[in-house]
Amino acid sequence: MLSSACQDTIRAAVWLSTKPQDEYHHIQKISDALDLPYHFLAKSLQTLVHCNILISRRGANGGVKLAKASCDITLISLIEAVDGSTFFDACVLGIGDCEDEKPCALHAQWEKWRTEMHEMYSAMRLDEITDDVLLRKIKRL
Amino acid sequence: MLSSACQDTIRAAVWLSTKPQDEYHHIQKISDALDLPYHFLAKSLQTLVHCNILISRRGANGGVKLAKASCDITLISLIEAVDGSTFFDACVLGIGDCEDEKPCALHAQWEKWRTEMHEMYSAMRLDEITDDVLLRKIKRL
DNA sequence: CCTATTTAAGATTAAAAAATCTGAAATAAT
DNA sequence: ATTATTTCAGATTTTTTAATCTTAAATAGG
Repeated sequence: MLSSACQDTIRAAVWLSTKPQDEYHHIQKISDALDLPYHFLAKSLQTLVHCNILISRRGANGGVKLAKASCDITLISLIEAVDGSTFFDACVLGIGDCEDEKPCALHAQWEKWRTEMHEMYSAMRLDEITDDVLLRKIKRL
Repeated sequence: MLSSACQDTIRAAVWLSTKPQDEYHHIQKISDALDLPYHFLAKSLQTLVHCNILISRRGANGGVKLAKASCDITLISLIEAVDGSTFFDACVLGIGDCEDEKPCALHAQWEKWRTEMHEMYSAMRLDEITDDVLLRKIKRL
């Protein structure tokens, strides 16, 4: 469903959103906190830097931070940055050019879910997740 | 979302459900019709034989056929046979022991979808897909 | 009984995804 | 300036998944 790189990225973004926005944080610190492989996470986070979701700074006291307030970062922007939007286009039966005009047998059913998921991911913002985490004392970023 | 083996299997099952139930069909014929790799498909179909969804016969005039009427075969049985039920258990953020007591940040949202999908897959039967295919002249099995 | 045919099963290879490594470039602090 | 730190970028390795190959076993038909 989501690639492991994408899962890592989301967890890292949620973690960052629980910190003051203007602080830089070492990727090493994030990977330690979330128990994720450093180099693999670093690469995914670079992608977010390129998409202007994160800002990075090299060198001593460098690190990464959110480029905007967490209420302005949608989940869909993270997912599409890392995994692309193939899931939201791709046929559930793997048929290359399955489309509305030439649908596969499951096309209609899936179209509905895909739209729902896309809407939900688009509506979901980092700050909501953070609030949820703080309120319900969820420790699993 | 679904492995390619699972996609192949579903397509093959739908194809078989458009044929008389008592006829054996060569796996080669199915893989030709659906343009799928023969050996890869054969292996997935073997899994269905073990799960009593298909019956196979070796030798001349052998092949595979549905073990029961297509109205008695649910989509979920195909999916779980080939891919297992990990998708319906696994955490969307990939956290090993994410559960109701120790949920991840997206747990609640996902629980809803997972349940919906599971219900939909459980409710969806091969004959419905076939009818859909015949009615709407969908040529993409 | 013999042969052509076809699935069964496991081994092998290829491709894709995930994870790691290495060296370079940038930055802050001394 | 020099040094320690830390991201950047691309190469490499490992693991997983997908695809193929090979041999055996079973079956129908002559």
